Parts: sequence; structure tokens; C-alpha cells
Amino acid sequence: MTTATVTDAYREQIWKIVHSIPQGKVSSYGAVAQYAGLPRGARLVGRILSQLPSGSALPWHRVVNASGRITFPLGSDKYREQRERLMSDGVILRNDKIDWKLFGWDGSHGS
DNA sequence: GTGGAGGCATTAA
DNA sequence: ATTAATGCCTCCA
Repeated sequence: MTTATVTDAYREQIWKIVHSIPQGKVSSYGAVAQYAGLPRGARLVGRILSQLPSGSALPWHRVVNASGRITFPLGSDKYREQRERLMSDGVILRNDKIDWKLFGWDGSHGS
């Protein structure tokens, strides 16, 4: 079947990882991609998240870029939505930026 | 030495 | 060939 794509197989894997992010913490596209087995698939994670089906209930708002900032243009509806959801999770945005040292999730189980 | 901004590189669709 | 929910490197203040 050549109809399927590479991300098609990683799609569920990425969903699992994003859904594995604990509330109050955030991760980056590159980090999630790396955990999924895609060393340079940062954009793939973003693309997959953009193709999320309605009702996926996936905490995509806990995923930001490596800069700790929301990828959407500041002032955009999407940007506002993610920021609101992040604050709802207890994540504080400082200067529209996330303190990675406070909310950065390594993907590890920690202690 | 730290922080912010801009540009180039990389992969998948 | 073009676009994209990015990442990393380099330069300036």
C-alpha cells in the first residue's frame, strides 16, 4: 500500500507522547518528534497536530517550539487559544514565552 | 556572559 | 517545486 505516508505510522505514536505530557508542563515539537523516533521530524509533529481530528482531546496546547514560544503569530486566534489553555494548565507565559526551566518536560519519568 | 532577532538547513506531503 | 504548529547557528546589543 503506497497510499499511506510515513507520518501515518508515527501519527498514533505522536498522539501518545503528546497525551503523555503531564498537566502544568510543556514540551517542544522537536522533543516530541525525537521521542517518537523522528530526530528531525519537529515539523511533522506540528503538521500532525494541525491534522488532528475533531474530538481527539489531545493536549496539543502543551507543545510549543524550541524557543518556548507559541508557533502561531502573536495576536492570532490560535495563539490566544493555546495561551489560554496553557494558563488553564498552570503554565505561566512570561513575555509570551514559557520558562523552560520551570515547565520544560524532558519526556523522562523524572524521579 | 546573557538575551533577542534573523537567516539557513532539514523532512514530509 | 512549494509550503510548513520547527530547529539550530550566528551576530548584535
